[in-house]
Amino acid sequence: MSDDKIYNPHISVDCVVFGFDGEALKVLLIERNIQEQNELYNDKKLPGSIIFNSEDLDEAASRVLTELTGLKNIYLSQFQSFGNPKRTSNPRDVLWLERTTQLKIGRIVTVAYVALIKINRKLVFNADGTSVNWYDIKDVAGMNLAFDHAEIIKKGLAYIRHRFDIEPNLLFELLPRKFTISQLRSLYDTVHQTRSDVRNFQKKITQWSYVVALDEIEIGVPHRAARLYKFDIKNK
Amino acid sequence: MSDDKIYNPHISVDCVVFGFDGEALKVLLIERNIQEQNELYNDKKLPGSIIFNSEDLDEAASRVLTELTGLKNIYLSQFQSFGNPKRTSNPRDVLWLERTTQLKIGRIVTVAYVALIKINRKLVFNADGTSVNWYDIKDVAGMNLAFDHAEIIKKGLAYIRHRFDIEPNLLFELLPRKFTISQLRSLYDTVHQTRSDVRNFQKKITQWSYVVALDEIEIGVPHRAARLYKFDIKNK
DNA sequence: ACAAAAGTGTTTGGAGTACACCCATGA
DNA sequence: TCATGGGTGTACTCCAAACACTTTTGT
Repeated sequence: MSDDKIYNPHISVDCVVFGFDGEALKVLLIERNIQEQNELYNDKKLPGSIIFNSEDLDEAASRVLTELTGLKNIYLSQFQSFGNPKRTSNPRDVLWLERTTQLKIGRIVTVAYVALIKINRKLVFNADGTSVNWYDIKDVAGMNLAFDHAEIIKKGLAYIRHRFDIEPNLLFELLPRKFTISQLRSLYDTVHQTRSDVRNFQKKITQWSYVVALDEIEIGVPHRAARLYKFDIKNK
Repeated sequence: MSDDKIYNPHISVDCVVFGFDGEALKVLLIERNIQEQNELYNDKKLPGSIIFNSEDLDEAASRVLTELTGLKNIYLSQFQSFGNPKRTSNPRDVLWLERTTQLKIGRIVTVAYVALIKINRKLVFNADGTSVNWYDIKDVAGMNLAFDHAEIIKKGLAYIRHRFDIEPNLLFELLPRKFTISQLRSLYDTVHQTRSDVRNFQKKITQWSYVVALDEIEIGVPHRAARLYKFDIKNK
């Protein structure tokens, strides 16, 4: 009897998946529709799963993302674990879990990850019938979220902002493969909550050796077309 | 039947406790002596514990430290969870756990914390008979450590170094209440693995408004006595 | 021709780094 | 008086920030 597909109902992983649509930071959330007595209850939750017994934590997070999006090689980073005993005290959440997992659920400690994906990739959301959507970070505060997912998103956002600070490389996980300096600046300003000066920003970027100019420009824009760049990690 | 004192044998916390003796960074480790067949096996482990069912993770870590040192109000910060299924695969570790906890032990995910304490405080180590000691960070690599504790210490060290960078306040958790600028510089250089210029360091410190000079100087030193300073968070 | 965004240099202030000598104290 | 660490100032470099006009292209 192998542990391979046996769930461990004490530990889960949850992923705060960020994307950037050119304007705002977005998070991937899964819609939950719960039939209760004679009402339909509706809220949102983070993509996540309890772990398999044979699985390392990173593997479990990676599995969640692959199952959800069909993508491999997504940037993933563990940032915090949440274990307040009350986080699974809402009967609605426990019932829902027991129904979905077919397991008796007690207390669950969750290990939270952030993930970064290019929002333009056409995603195959395999969350069997339930709907998965991008939501603006700014709207999340006012939303109905399962478990302690509101807190997890808040912490995940703070974490990834800080990571971008010390590892600006990560910005390129959110941009299309070919991008303009304006797009990069817009993303940079969104995550840093700043409004950079155009000239100073150009100067900064030319010092990032891994941002390389292409012999291409934008097409189909109603104004002067901008030069396209790519990210090349090989350039140190 | 309350959950209060019921252990949850699936999740543990481990604390990487740092101290500074004026020369080097030290970690607190607990010695383990295991009688095996006709040999006595000896190694070291981090202070830690499986959690109670009623406990939040931070509470559990805090409990571990209070039980171990008798101190309250220790700086504590969760930094990473470790859940490789193989981390509890050494039969020696499992046996030891089952003997100490009187519970059937399977896979355990551990949530790791770093703690900072003033090494000069005379500590009451209550680890019933087993010996608890400070070890130089540099010597840890060559030591025999239980579970994956070698890895946890390495990650904890990297984490806290980074935290010191962005929150220099934390340095004062490791210094005596009254300290000299040399002591501070020595700690700073140990943490940053640098060798600061004395004059430039003084200049830097005078800009840290929360380091305030006292009307006192060192006593009993065989050379010119240095001025003493204290850390005062109230000064912004 | 006009609307809309692209692209481009110079100046200034603050922070970090390099560097050497005299001072106070105890033994 | 000597050995040991304490304490102090100046000059240079580099990076971040402020700031405005011309160019290109589609409509």
